[in-house]
Amino acid sequence: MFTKEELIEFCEAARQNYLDHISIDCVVFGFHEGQLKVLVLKMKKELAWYLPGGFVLKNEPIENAANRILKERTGLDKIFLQQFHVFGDPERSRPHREMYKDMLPGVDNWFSHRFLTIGYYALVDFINVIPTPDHHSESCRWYDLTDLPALELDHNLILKTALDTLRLQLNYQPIGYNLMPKAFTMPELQKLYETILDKKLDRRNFQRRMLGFGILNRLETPRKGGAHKAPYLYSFDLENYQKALNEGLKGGW
Amino acid sequence: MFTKEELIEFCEAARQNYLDHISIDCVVFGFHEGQLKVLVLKMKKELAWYLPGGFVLKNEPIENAANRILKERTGLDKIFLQQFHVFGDPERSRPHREMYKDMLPGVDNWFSHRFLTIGYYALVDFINVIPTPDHHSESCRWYDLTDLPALELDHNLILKTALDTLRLQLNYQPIGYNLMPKAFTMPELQKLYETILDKKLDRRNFQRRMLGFGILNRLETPRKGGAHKAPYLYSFDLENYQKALNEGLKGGW
DNA sequence: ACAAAAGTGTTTGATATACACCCATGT
DNA sequence: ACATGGGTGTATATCAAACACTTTTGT
Repeated sequence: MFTKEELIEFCEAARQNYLDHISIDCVVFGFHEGQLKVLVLKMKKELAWYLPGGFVLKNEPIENAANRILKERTGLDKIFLQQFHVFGDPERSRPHREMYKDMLPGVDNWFSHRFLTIGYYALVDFINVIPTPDHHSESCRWYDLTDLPALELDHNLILKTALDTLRLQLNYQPIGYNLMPKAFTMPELQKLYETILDKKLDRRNFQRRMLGFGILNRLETPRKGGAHKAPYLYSFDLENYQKALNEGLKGGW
Repeated sequence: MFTKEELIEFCEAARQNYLDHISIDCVVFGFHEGQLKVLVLKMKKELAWYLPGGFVLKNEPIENAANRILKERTGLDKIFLQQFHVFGDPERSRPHREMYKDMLPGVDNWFSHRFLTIGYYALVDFINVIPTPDHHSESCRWYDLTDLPALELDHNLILKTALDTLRLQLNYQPIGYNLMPKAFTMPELQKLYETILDKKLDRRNFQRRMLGFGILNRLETPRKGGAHKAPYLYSFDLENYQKALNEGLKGGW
């Protein structure tokens, strides 16, 4: 992936700038054409794909680190980002560590250290993202969740955990503001829910429930130009959306 | 708290054994006499209290580290333990860092490094715990949640986050097996819920709902000797309890 | 005219809430 | 006998699920 000299240089720079033993990996969810998508990278000269990730600067809050990493890969700032789990198995990055160790035998190679990784997931508006590879990577692109290649290391586990968390979240928080365009139709929003949950929902019940949350505004102008009856457009009522984020959607106890 | 020589020794030992920049803090919840309790420690020669915490051995899974730390403070093994958040503000442990820095000026003092801390919370059966101070601490004891002293660093935030997580958890997972004795009455279990949620619940509705989960067995012999009508005793049906843990208690979407 | 998408309402069952009476026990 | 805690049932409101017909629009 890089030459020995480059690696030594990277190691030295990393050692100076970043916290040792800690990395961040991000699961970036987007939604487009009825498909839930995940942003992945491919390293140069490797076959497998990775989740976007990076390290924490020595004096940087971890939330900022996650934001910075995502800004570099997507061009987006102020993304909806949520920490969801730390993956701390000492074996989790063994193949990676050994690869780096072999490249510089006998040297204390920063990249061959043990790393815990903090998992964040992000919900972003697909069309605003400009997938941008980093300088270790030859490609950065979206994959359909249903069509995802095998990921390196424990990144499949990280992805699965993110998805489980997102599904849970659906039960007590509104989502969608970050995944949908500014204006959208009810069937489009329903598709998002169906895609995340991987099951069909009833149109009428979905609409009733969603409207019941009071986080949607129906816009004046229906969407024109479709081949069928013009659907209403909705946007999120940000104030109520925010309130629902803080207070939760419905009771439990 | 310790002498210079001791500190130098501790630093060296820590540097050799533990991952740098990473700590673990545990919020240990117990329940006794109708009160939710939290286990806290007091450092020698300091006034303030801390949550039990520690570091991760270089080749140790983080779950094991949390278990090990808790075993040392409580005597208990195989505790219900749940990771809930990483606290990664670079300022979070500043007072601590400066204190240590001042003790060994000019030396690279391991304890004065920046640490992210991984928060775990534990639910334990109060009466089985033997609160055990570590060698930095002069005391380890339970405090009522309602009567808690101010904690050092960001430990009040950690505690609050743990409690919020626990409250959320109540909505989709059974709890109690780890906090209640083997056999208990319905009013006792209700008290646990009321204490965690900090609100009164209706006796009849609580009972109906709880029995509806199908995770309780009513035992043969009611409790004798109380000053009033003998209540039934219940125990958790471990098989169903486990199933409920995995599958969640009720739907949502 | 018709196919496909979108809008809408009602009925039914389940669950949550609110509420009141009876029973057992120790004093 | 009575005070206290514990057991139980019912009526009502709210919410979730199931389900079918009508409207619009482009072809």
